[in-house]
Amino acid sequence: MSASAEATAAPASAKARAILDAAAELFITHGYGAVSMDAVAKRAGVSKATLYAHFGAKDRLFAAIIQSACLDMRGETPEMGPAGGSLFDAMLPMAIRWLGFLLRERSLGMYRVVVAEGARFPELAMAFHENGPRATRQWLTGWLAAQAARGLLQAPDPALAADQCLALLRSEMFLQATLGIGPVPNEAAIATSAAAAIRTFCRAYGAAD
Amino acid sequence: MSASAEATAAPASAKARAILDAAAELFITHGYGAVSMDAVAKRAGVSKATLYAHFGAKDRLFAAIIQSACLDMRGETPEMGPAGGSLFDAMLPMAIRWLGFLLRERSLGMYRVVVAEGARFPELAMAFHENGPRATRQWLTGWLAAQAARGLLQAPDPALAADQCLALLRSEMFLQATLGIGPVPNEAAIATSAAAAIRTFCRAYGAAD
DNA sequence: GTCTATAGGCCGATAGAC
DNA sequence: GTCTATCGGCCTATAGAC
Repeated sequence: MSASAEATAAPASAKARAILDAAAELFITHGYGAVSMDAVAKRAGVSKATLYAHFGAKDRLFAAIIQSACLDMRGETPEMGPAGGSLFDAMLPMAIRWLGFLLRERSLGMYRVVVAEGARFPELAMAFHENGPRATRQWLTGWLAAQAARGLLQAPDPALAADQCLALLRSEMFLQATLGIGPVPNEAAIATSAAAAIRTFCRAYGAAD
Repeated sequence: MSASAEATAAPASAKARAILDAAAELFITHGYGAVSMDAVAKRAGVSKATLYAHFGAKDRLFAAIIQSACLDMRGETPEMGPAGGSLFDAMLPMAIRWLGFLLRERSLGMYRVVVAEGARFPELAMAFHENGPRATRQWLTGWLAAQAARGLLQAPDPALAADQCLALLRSEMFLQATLGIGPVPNEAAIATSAAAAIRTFCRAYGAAD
């Protein structure tokens, strides 16, 4: 146990990059306990000794991977310009993109592995929350406050409104996807679910329909 | 790998009961991979051989434990009578009890372990969903339909309304608890969060405030 | 830096006595 | 049914040659 926060820096050599890619893929797909260092080395095309020369231990490799993936998440989270139409029309495309992002296998895998190992790696749970849910919530809070100032909605507590908007989007469909139950939602299903969520949100918060 | 659905029956001897209790506690708290059969045997006060005599393998013990805990969940899920006042007043106590149930360490542990091992044990993910979220959703759907018939709310799609109600309750507070971040919510915080969710739900669906 | 080869330990599962 | 003792394997991590 020595999970520190270094090694997230430049991926010097090509082998190091291969190790990082292989480890990310495997850890996010199968979780921490189910992935052996042998498997990482094999997939990266290097020997185990090389792997240990670059990252000192399994937990350090895991921490480096997940921390890095959490930072990537921040860039990938879809955002959106202000748009001019109704509140619903402005929010729907953003909602569809965000829900689609959430339901991608990589996002689901990240969520699963962080939930599973959050107790053993508290700093990873924090990093995930900061760069994922919290960053999205903060951005949406600002956006909703701006729209409220323009009279498009009534939100005395924009942070609460943002919470509830994201909670509505993260509904039964996300729960089932998280558990790996039922069919993988396609684009149409995602759009339908997002529209239902935004419709309800606008009915609760919209100044006008 | 031979996770079948038997062994959920009568816990014949006292040792068998001790094994079940120990395994439930350990698996739900620490997850599948982090718990060794030695640890289960030690905590149950029996030898490993006894453990293997009762349950043939680790995955079978795990499946038996979680499946049984999923069935228990159904009985523990708080329900509620019809009540006579406003929609908000009728829903709030139910919401508080349900959110409190969701935030208990045992519920969170169950959720974490099923999310983590859902890929390896699909039948457990199904059982969890059936007896937990799906059962609650079905009951709430019926309840909302009944209230709609009485004119207390407008819900053309009661199942969708139930989804969204539960999604609103399962908001940022539940996400943080799931990740083990921040302080454990106390009763007051739970009541506040539940009230905010039900208030928004009623604003979107209520016939009258 | 990178490899092959291996040490050392823990874990799941079993043999055999009682 | 229950125990003690142990096997065989996989896993993390390292030694030593190149």
